[in-house]
Amino acid sequence: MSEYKLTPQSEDFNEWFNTLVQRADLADYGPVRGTMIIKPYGWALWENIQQGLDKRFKATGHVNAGFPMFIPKSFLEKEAKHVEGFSPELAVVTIGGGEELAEPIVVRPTSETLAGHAYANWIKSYRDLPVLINQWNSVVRWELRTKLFLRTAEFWWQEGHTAHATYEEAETETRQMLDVYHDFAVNEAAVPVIRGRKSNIERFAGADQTYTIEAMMKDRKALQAGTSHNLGQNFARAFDIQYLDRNNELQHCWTTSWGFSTRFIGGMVMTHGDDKGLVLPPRLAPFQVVIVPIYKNDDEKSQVMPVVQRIQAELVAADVRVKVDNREDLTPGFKFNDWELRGVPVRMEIGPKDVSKGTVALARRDMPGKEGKSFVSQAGLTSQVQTLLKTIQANLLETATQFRDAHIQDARNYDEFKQIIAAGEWGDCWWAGSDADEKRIKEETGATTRCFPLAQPEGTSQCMLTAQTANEVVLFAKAY
RNA sequence: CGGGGUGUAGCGCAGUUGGUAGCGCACCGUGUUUGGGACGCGGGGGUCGGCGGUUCGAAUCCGUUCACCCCGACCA
Repeated sequence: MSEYKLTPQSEDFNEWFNTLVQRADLADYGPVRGTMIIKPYGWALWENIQQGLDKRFKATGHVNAGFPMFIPKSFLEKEAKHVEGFSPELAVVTIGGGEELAEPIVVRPTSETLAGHAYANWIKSYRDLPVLINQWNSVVRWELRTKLFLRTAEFWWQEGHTAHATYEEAETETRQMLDVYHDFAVNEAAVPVIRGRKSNIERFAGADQTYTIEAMMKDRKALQAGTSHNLGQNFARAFDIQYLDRNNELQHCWTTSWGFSTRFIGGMVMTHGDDKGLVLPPRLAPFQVVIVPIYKNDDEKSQVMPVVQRIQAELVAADVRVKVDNREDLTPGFKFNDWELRGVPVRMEIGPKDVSKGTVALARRDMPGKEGKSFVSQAGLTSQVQTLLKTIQANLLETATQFRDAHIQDARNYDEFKQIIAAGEWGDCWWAGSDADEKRIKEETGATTRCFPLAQPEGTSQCMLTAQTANEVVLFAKAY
């Protein structure tokens, strides 16, 4: 009945998200303020994300390692901007084994400093370069305002840390990993993202250059979905990461770092989800197909279940992730709604009528109601399902891309800009403003620069704010 | 840290002028049901967020504290 229904997105997007994340069994609140328990269904989704990214990291020559979660506090202080950026949100351990520690230990908020320390020891020669290491872990940032998946005191992610002989190599690496994130987001998660460069103000603490992939949520707010930093020689200088080049001259390395977190799960929820619940992209969904067997009595059950099991086995053999919902005492109708809430891309109903006719009913999650429901033959079912999963995957990307593009508007002057932002849209504008101008716009409109897209239009034009000649276009939006 | 809100069963809530705690869902048992959120009957479950006070008596009144949620300043 009504208590089953989610708050509609249009009524209260935030409420929709909070209740959905919990009801769909993605996550729950932890006992410590701002912490999150990722439940098995949510973690299964994260595992699929990890696999999709990890194989891309390996394919580009990276290896995984594990660094400690404890960092000497002094390490953070070695890079001036880094400590300035992170000190407000550090969790610090001062007691160990009942004794006051000689030096406080920081629970890692990110591991640039640990990598810097280790790489300084490991790298002696140009022959040791490049170092291409990634790690999967969790990090802690003492956030003031938290929200499940999007901003929690602890979150899970991967952080890549690389060291190179030249600026060009480091820049190539930084851009390559941005492309990896882009490829993953678009092709695995069906989340369209815009690659771009962050402004001075939005840049990572300690980086020379920060690149980002930005996604638009269904409430049209922007979400930074992954970042890649060219750290220049900032950390190499702070930690003495040096190598002897071919000419026997001592050189500082050029380092990078890049990260992609469980925040992205929230991004997927807010990109594809609807008023019935999650809509998961087939390539990442823990279950791609759920089979709901339908029967009224033991006689019908004994006819239906062998067919269910045969089809299940065929799908499993074809590497389709399939779940049979054989819970007793729940009506099929309840199960339909339940799996829609959890975002399973395809539902297959198999009942007595299907057994006698040699058919099944297929319903696609991305098309609610009768429109998305069809009755198909059991012959060649596996390949039909595989085709349908691909169709759904493509449709999600197409729908999300159209939605995003429909809500990015050109702003030629500040009046136009203010209207666009007030209407909740993204502003696409020529920009030659200063850091101070950027801050002013944030104060006046609530919008921040999301990125200077890598794909820039030709030529120059007038800055939206200052009317000076602008060489670049920037995207402004309200963001998470 | 500023503003607003909420704390009563796992979840959502009610609880009147203070009188010793209830409803729906969920859960357990049982029977009938089952192609879009089934129903009957029978059950179990609560230091009313914590502490202190007023009172013969506090979920209710007073004080204090804590937690969480929402809105602002900072952030993946």
